[in-house]
Amino acid sequence: MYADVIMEINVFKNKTFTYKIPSNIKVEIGSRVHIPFGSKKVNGIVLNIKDDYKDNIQLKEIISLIDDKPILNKEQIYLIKFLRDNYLCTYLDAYKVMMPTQLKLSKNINNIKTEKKYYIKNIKEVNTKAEQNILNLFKDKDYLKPSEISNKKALKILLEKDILFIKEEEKYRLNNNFEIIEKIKLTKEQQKIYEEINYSKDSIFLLRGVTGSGKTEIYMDLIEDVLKENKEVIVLVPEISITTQLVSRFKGRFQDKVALFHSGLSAGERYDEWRKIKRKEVSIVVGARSAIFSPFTNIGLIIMDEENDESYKQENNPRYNTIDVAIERIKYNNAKLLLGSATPSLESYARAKVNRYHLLELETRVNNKKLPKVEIIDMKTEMKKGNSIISSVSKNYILDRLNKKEQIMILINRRGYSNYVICSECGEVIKCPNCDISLTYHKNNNSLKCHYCNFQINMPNNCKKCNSKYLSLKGKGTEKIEEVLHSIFKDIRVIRMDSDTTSKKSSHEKIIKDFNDYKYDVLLGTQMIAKGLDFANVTLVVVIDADSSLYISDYRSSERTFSLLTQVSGRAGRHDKEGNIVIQTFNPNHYAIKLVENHDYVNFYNNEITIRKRLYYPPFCFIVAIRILSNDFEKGSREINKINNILKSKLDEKNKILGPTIFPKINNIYGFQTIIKYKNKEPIMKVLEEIDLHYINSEVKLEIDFNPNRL
DNA sequence: AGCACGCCGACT
DNA sequence: GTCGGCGTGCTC
Repeated sequence: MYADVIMEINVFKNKTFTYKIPSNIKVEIGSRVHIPFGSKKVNGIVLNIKDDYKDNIQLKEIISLIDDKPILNKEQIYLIKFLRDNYLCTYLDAYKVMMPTQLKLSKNINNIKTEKKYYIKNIKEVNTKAEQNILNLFKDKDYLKPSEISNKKALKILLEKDILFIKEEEKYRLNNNFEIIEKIKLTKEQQKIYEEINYSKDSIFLLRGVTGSGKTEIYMDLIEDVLKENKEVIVLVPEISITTQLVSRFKGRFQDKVALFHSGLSAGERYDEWRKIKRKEVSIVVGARSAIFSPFTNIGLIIMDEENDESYKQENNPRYNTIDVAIERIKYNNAKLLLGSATPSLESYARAKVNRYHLLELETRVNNKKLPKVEIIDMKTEMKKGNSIISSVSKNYILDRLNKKEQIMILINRRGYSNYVICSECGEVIKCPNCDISLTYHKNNNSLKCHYCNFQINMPNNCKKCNSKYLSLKGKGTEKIEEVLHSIFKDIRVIRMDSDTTSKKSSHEKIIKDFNDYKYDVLLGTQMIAKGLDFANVTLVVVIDADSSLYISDYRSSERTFSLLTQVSGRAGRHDKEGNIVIQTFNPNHYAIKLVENHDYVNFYNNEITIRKRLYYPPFCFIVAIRILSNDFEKGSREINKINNILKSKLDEKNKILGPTIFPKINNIYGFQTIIKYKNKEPIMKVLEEIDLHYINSEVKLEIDFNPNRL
């Protein structure tokens, strides 16, 4: 018997090495094994076992097994192969994305937290009252923690008498109790969707439900049914919306059946949550993207909330698309996949329209609450009136809400004070020394920051080029808006939420809690405030520079703009009070902005899909980006041209090859990109695999990115 | 990636 | 005669 093994040496890209299995060792697929490799001995994972081996190479033997059971199950091995074959990553990259960092291939980091517990061993007569007091504490408990026993002297005697004994037990780091939330009866509309999903034979569902239509309640009832069948559930949410709000809803309803996964957890906390899943102590996972790899073995349902969110695409190896992995897993487990969103991605809605997904639509909010009234303000005319930042309409609404003691959310999709600094005399813009990007002024510490490489300097007094002291601050970000709000509205209480104010571990939660407790009138932030938040007292949302995301030259910029504006509009008037939305823009007639007015997703889709078809973009084709990164401009440029020539010679003209284009320099690295628009994946994979091999030991870095978020 | 092997210049 | 420079190529 022979085993194909992968090991922790990344350069072998997609290569496995074959070893003889000695008859006295029970090697299985997924086992960790100790093997000789060159002059060293290393650890590997068995990916495949076979009966014969045809090559002439003298094979070495596996030395030993590392664990008594395989560390990966069959499905995980299947997923590793799937990731490698579809995204051209290495087996090792695929292994790493599935395992907590604690379980490296070559070494186990023993990061298990323990606690001491006291148990009763024998019941015997005791001599003192103090000793009896301790024993009394065991009345309704199996064990006591050291902190629960105050009389250490009596404790010592009980231990010596062999009445009590101490045990060191594993302890999970995250074990907060959540207030129990009772099931809410579904509305007629929700019930209809719930039943359709439950009784349908289809396996993939797309639920388009307007903001506030109560998708989460439907999810929870579906989950309850899956749990009754003793099956498991993965709930995926965008990274940003794993706020206490959402987590407490799930934990509140399902208590300790829920494990939690997101990037805010420490490595140890992650490892604990992972072990809860592996040991089947939980049956629900709520998490961001990587939770799709949870080691459940009997999945009944996968839910992807806000399915169009960009964070479902991983931006480093393996560059997987969570929907693709979810589809593989539901096929493997014979389970169902539910995609939910107020604004589905064009790709998903198009698939639903041709019945590849089962389409379900919820057009009304829970209990027929009205969708908020949206007003689009043309800032060109406001500018003439002298209102360059806050329009007169917004001003009146804000005053009204302050008087009524209702709350306001303000979105501006840019942090800092002003996004570039220009010399008024010579026109020089201050740029990052490491990037081809202008620096952003941050007023709180009077500094200039690069939002790409985190370079930071103090704000200079003079222009570096002409020494003039007339440096002018252009553009606006969250800090500037905060200042303007304070200057217009006396005593207004503003809390700012952007990546500058949320860098500390639980600052995110604290801001949300403080705003919810009405310690502030205004929550001002970047797009991180647009998703999933639910504040009963918010009745006004103002969007500043709504068109800022439109001007990025990317075929998805309209989709992103429409989606962001629709999402943020959904934050107002979710409970008893009606809401208003003000969208300030210099481009009021653009369809991606105009159609937000009537919350008109279907019309937006129809508009956008015609454009995609005309310009030949997804969902009418697939896109793969091929990038070369190098600190040497000439070398990078030479390599991307070489790649372009290979592509042109090996692919027929049905495949549209566009490029190369040059990226602005980031962190002293030059980037070059060619994209291919294609329909048939096979010839593309063949040529890309070949190209990939050329760059294993190369001075320049090659990236292959299927379905990239940005072009 | 490591690490051996290997083929030339400098040195006690 | 030998020590060591790092170029090349292999690792089941």
